[in-house]
Amino acid sequence: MSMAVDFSDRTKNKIRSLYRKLLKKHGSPSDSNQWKFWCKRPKTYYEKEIIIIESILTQRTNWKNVERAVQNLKMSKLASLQSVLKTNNEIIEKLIKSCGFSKQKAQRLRNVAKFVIESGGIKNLEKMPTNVLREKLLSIDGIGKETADDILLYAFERPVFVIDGYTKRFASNHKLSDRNSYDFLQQLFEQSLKKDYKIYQDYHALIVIELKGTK
DNA sequence: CACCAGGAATGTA
DNA sequence: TACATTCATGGT
Repeated sequence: MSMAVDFSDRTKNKIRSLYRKLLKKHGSPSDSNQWKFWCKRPKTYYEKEIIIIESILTQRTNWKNVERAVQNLKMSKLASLQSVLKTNNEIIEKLIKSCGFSKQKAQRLRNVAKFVIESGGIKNLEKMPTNVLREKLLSIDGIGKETADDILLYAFERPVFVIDGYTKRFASNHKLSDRNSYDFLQQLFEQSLKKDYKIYQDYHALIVIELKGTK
């Protein structure tokens, strides 16, 4: 378990203020092409499965490549966890080749699919407490903190703040913290904001939108 | 902490 | 055309 950390009110206010600024500048991510699907609400089970698939495919990869792969899966009627599980890895590998690491990612898709289906589907997993579900996701080969939290936040709609390279840069740009470890930054954002998954979804998307194309 | 797992788009000369 | 860099990372 992570240690409780107390952050200054000044820092917390800054984080809330930055959120309002980004929202004003870019508008709601639900209206952006890139994020309207992940930030959409409500979502069907089918859409949640797609998000889980995309969260694996997008690892270390450009989003355009992910879209292509998902299109291929859809055209082959294989864009579901059931389909992934009952289809040969080589077939999946070809369809997702645009994302790179296709051999690894095909296996990773299979690992998550196996987990979800053996757990009784998303419907059943939704009854699970967030911390328990997070631990289970992290125990799957090919799912680290960022991917686990992507799945928790965008597919399961749990208030878990996702930390990625953009968020680390964002924190560093605005001098929000002297540390930039995953756990520390996650605590920082979560303790500064209302525990609301919708805010976490939008904030993370806005950070990516704000910093995309910069360095 | 360093290294490796690729494919595709974009930038540079 | 050739080569470098970057991209919604995770495992060893």
